[in-house]
Order: sequence, then structure tokens, then C-alpha cells
Amino acid sequence: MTFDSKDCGTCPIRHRAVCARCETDELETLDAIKFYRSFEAGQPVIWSGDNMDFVASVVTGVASLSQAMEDGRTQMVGLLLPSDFLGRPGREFAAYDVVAVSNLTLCCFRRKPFEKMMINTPHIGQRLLEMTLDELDAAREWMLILGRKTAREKIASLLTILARREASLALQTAENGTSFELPLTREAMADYLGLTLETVSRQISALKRENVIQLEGKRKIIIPDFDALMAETGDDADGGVMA
Amino acid sequence: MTFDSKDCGTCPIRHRAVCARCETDELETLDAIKFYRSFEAGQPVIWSGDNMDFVASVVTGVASLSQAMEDGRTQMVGLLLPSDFLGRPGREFAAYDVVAVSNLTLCCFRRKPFEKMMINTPHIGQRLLEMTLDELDAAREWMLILGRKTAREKIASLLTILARREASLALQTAENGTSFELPLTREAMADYLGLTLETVSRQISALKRENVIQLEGKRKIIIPDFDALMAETGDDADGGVMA
DNA sequence: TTCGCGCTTTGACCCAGATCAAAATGCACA
DNA sequence: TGTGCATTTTGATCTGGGTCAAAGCGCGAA
Repeated sequence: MTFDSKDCGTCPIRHRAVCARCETDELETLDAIKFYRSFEAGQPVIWSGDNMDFVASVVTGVASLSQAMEDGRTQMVGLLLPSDFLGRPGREFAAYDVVAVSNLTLCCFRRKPFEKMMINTPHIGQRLLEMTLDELDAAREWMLILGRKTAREKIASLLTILARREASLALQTAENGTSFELPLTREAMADYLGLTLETVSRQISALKRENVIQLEGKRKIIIPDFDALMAETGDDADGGVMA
Repeated sequence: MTFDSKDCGTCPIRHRAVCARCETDELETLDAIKFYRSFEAGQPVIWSGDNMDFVASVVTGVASLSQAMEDGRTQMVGLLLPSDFLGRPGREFAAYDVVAVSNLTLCCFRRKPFEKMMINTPHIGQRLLEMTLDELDAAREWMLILGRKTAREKIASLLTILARREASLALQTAENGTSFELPLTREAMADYLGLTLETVSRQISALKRENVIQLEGKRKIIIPDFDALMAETGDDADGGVMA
């Protein structure tokens, strides 16, 4: 699937991506250095160490960043949803393995001209700083999950995070409980949470058995009572929303 | 200990902190909104949720950022060494507990004027973006440690990280192996690594027994063969230095 | 409609690291 | 020079989640 429209005006992530603050003329400059690339679910986008001559915004779909050890142990270190930014200005080689988790469309910018543009287009740098600070906060929440939570709390936390991000993108606060399509395989969830896929499967079964969640097929999650799920995450009762 | 000098010219972190790129006139503007604060080892700097009307650079000493769960489980999510930045422009309340791990001196900037200054002093925003991207990379390396490494690998990784940061600050590449003062208690190391303090103690004893490291007192670490320590981290043989 | 192949679930067993408990170390201060 | 307290070490035991193994699903291709 190729993303046909080159028109930022109809772009679904126009107001959230790295270009969110750009004026019309700035968008035109960006337009000259941009191109779209699409990947099918499961396809690699780039491997750690590869030369990376672009940076990009996720337009649709989900991508993962992960780190692998020589013996095969793998830890996911980033989960990129629509509007998230991929790559680092000034970095020549990819630092992580990037994989398309679902079908994926990227809006890519040639790296060199993008870096040049950042210098005299403060809007881009400002927005990128905001997004990076948000990612750092997310990484720190994730570190608490990895370091201190039980397997059950990890699963509940992941479902909570996915449900919330889903809700913030498509603003359907569902009538009868929340529900969403799970974009990750059991193995990807395990790599996210620092667990094995067997433990992920067992904990999901347990949450289902206790009716904290319901499954429709293998991939659709229904959350009858969001607070009940929250209570399983080990986090403060109040959504911990603070700043 | 109060930091007397108001003179950025003699500041030990002048060239690495958020003000690294500032010109003389910009330093003067910063000077007008800055003040120094000192904390003794073990003292809290601020608690999560507190109003935070400043941001700051660490001038000397070490501070930790951590998150606590209601039941007391604690995960460190940031370790701030000299030149590291504390706080987030635009954020009114602290998101983490900040504690002085050793005696600590901060160069604080009043938050509101600092935010205003960022708008028309691109050097500050640019430098902060760089530093934030570096922190995000560090957080992602840390996530691999938390999610996938064994206790022994975690300890070896932490010692490696501390030794490297130490080396980059004070450039003494020691004649006969590296050595450095361990700024963390066993409990702080456990909070960093997602372990218990008993496991930390046992693994350090094991590394000492096998002569991978030596201790001088409880806190001074001597690394007779840095490569031997590296081999225990589980990371790629080549320092994995890549951009 | 059956075959093959990912993905997922479930079971049996094991072990790294947690937990609980006690002793050792070391240093500030009287 | 000893007392008190925080920190660290070490030991004994327990357990959550890993490992190994074997079925269950779907679902797309033929």
C-alpha cells in the first residue's frame, strides 16, 4: 500500500507529528525533501548499525524499536504509533532494529536536508524537543514496569497503555467498556515487557478467566471495567495523571 | 557547601551543560535568573508531585530520579551526574522523586524566565534537545538491562557505565586498570538495576572472588582488566560504540 | 477439505533471584 | 574505648517466572 496524497492538509498526523508547528511555507520546504515508504506487517524497516539516511514520522501503523543481545535475547525499547518520530538528526547509523509490527506507512525526510532545515526552522526543533521529552517520560514509566512489576502487573500496564493511546488517537470512548485491536503478537508483548511468550499467554488467560478482560478472537481486547484493569497495574489508583 | 563563584568562566560544567552553546551575552541573561543550591548526601531535592519552580544543571555530585509504587517498591529511572539537566521546561510539578545521592550542588534557573529565554535563545533549546536524545538512548540501554539481563550482567553493566562516565569527566585513564569511587549504596544499586540489595551484595562478592573487580573499602572499585568486566555484561565484545 | 504453518495455549518441572533472618563491619560520637 | 546505628555480608529457604515439551487453533493455499 502506497500513501498517495502528498498533501499535508489531509495528513492524519498533521497536528501531532514533528511538523505540527510548521507554517505553510515550512511545509512546502519539508515537502521537497519528503517521500513515503510502506512496509507490510513483520517486515524490517532497518537494522541496528545500518546506514540511515532519513528520519521519519509514522503516518499509519505501528513500528517497534528493539535491541538484541548476541545470544538472541531481545528487548523492545520503543513502540512507535502514528505521529511518533523515527531516527535521530545527526546520527548516521541506526541504533536499534526497527520492525513494522503492523502494516506501516512512514513519511520520510532525507536526513541531511532535514538537519539543515532544523537550524533555521525553530518550530521543528521545538516540537522534536517536546516529543523527545514525552518519549523519555514514557521510557521511565516503562523502566518501572520492567524493573519492579510482576508479570500480571506488566500485562495489565501494557493493556492500559495501549488502550489509552488508542483512545487518544481514535476518540471513541466506547459506550460499554473500551475495546481495541491488539497490534502485538504474544512474542512482541513478551519483548516489550521482559517476559517469555508463555508467561504472557498464561497471564492473559488468567485475566480473561477472572473477567478483568475479554477476548474476541485472539487479537481484539475488550475491557469491561477500565478501573478494574487499572487496579491490576500496581499504579496509584488515580490515573497518576500529573502534568 | 555553597558554590561561591557566580562566574561561568570557571564553572566545571560550562562546556557540557545546557548552557554549553551560549554566548557571553546569553550567559549574562542566564546569570540573572540563576542561583545555586546544595544538598548533603541522602537529602531529598524534591518529591514527585511537588511544585517545581526551577530547572537546574548538576554542577557537582550525583542525584537520582526515582519512581515509587504505593507498596514501597522503588525503581530508579535516572542518575544525574555533573552537567546533567534536572526538570522539564513547561512542567509545573515534579514527575519523580529526586534525591541527592552524594553531596550535590545545583545551578538552578527560575523556571518561568528560563522558559521565556528558551524561545529566543535557540542555543539553549538545541543543546537541551541533544542532551534529551542522549538521555533517551541511555534509558533504552537501561531498559535492555532491566528487561533481559541476569543479576551478574546487570552489576557488570552498571560498573561499566559508572566507570565510563567517570572516565569521561575526570580524564584519568589510570595506569594500572581503572578505578573509581562508587557513589551508590547497595540499595541504590538495587533500585537502579531492579534487584534486591542482597542480590547486589552477593553478585559483587562473586565478581570480587573471581577477581573481575577488587574492592578498597566498601566503596572504591578497582577494575584490573576492563575487557574482562565488559565480557560479563552480555553486550557485544566491541564496546558497541556506534554513533 | 485437507494440509501446512504460524501463533497460541497448556502442562510439568526447575532455577535465579526474592525473602526472611542473623551476623559482621565500620564509623560517628560520647 | 565503647555504644549505637546504618550498611553490608552471608546463610537458609521459598517461589514467580523461565524452560522444555506437546497440543490446540485458525487461516491461507492447493
